[in-house]
Amino acid sequence: MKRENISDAVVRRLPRYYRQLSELCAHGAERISSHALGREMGITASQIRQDFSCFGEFGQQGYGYRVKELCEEIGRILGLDKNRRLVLVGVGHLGHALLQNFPFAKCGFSVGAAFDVSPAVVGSRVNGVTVRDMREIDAYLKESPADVAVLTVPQSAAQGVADRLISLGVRGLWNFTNAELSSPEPEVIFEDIHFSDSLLTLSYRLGNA
Amino acid sequence: MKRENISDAVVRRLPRYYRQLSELCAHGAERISSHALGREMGITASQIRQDFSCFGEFGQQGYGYRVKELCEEIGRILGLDKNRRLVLVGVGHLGHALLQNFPFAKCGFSVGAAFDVSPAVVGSRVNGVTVRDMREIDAYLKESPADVAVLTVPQSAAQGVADRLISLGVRGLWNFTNAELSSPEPEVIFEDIHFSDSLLTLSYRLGNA
DNA sequence: TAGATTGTTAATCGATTAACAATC
DNA sequence: TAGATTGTTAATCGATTAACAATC
Repeated sequence: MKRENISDAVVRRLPRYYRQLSELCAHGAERISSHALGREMGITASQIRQDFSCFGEFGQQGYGYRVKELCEEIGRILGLDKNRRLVLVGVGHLGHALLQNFPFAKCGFSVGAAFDVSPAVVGSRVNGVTVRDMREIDAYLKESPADVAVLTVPQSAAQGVADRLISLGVRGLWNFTNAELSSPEPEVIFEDIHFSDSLLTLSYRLGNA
Repeated sequence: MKRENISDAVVRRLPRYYRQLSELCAHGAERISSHALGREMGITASQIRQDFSCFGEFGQQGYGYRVKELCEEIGRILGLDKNRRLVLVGVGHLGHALLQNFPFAKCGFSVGAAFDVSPAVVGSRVNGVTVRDMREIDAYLKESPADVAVLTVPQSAAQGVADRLISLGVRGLWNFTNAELSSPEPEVIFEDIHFSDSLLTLSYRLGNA
């Protein structure tokens, strides 16, 4: 395993590879060549071989890649087998939607609990997850630490809640607020989903029509 | 205006610039140097000057950039002043959350209507937007064309709905499903928000702890 | 064996950073 | 004027693509 040299550009492509290979697998494909995969994904065969070569040798010359094996390996690299623990903070419309729809388990996460400040939702259960009072979060996380927190709070509360979560041992923040978060702790990882940024780039690319 | 040479990498940064400059503006800042902005955003001053220089001359030597003017110009480049029309298709939890929370107007879009197949939601109003029956979408879009559609349908329906929307004149698809969409029409623009991909990269970066 | 396809090295391309003359 | 800071050119860095020997 020479995972050290997986660049950010490659890491961003891994989930797409995983997705495509899973589908091929589900359709019963046993092998695939870099050319065929490239055609399906709109990527050059060269790039695919370059990408895959940076974590071992899954191809066979003259044959291609064994789909199942490669798919599973990429899953392992992404940490799907780690079964990490996660909490969701902020059960508004978006938090609620994620609890209801999002396949956390398929991504290797189990949702321990959700938290909110509003008495209107505290105490309810959403898709099997109990919504707890935000005041209980310290006690809860000391008892059952979580690797990652989903941040679906109002933007104005985001940094404060993030700081608190980090002080309680959370190392990864999946940030859905439009805030630009940061932490003095260098090992904390922020992954942002900035809806507005995304829509604005779409707006730009629509051009001046 | 030499907007031709704005590369994709720069375009992806524009919304962040816009966000940061808006905040500076709100705090009453009149000018900012590339160094100061770079420090705030974790970007080199060189890159900022390089980026800004590709759309005109907003800086003044020895002084810096006029915040308000620059902010407004970036807003125009992103098309915030275009007031484009948009429809949302699929009023499940996520679609509902977007209708409720997302500041479409601030991004330069006005939401014409929402569509769903479920009688349970058809006819309701969400945050001022009427939810119509999916069967009415052809007639509706012929009457009131939309530039962009938000795709918050189940993954299995995504490509079919996308094709239909494109045939009705939609040119931009803001895709929240985990599907990889495509269209034979080359001018159609897809902007994906792939939640799973995002969480998986976070998972990867958490490392092997 | 002949054909296909990998893994890897080298070449190209593009994006980021550094440097600096121009000038406010 | 002296100091600050831009816009732009040149240098560096990294990522993508092309080429090809190795080999199944």
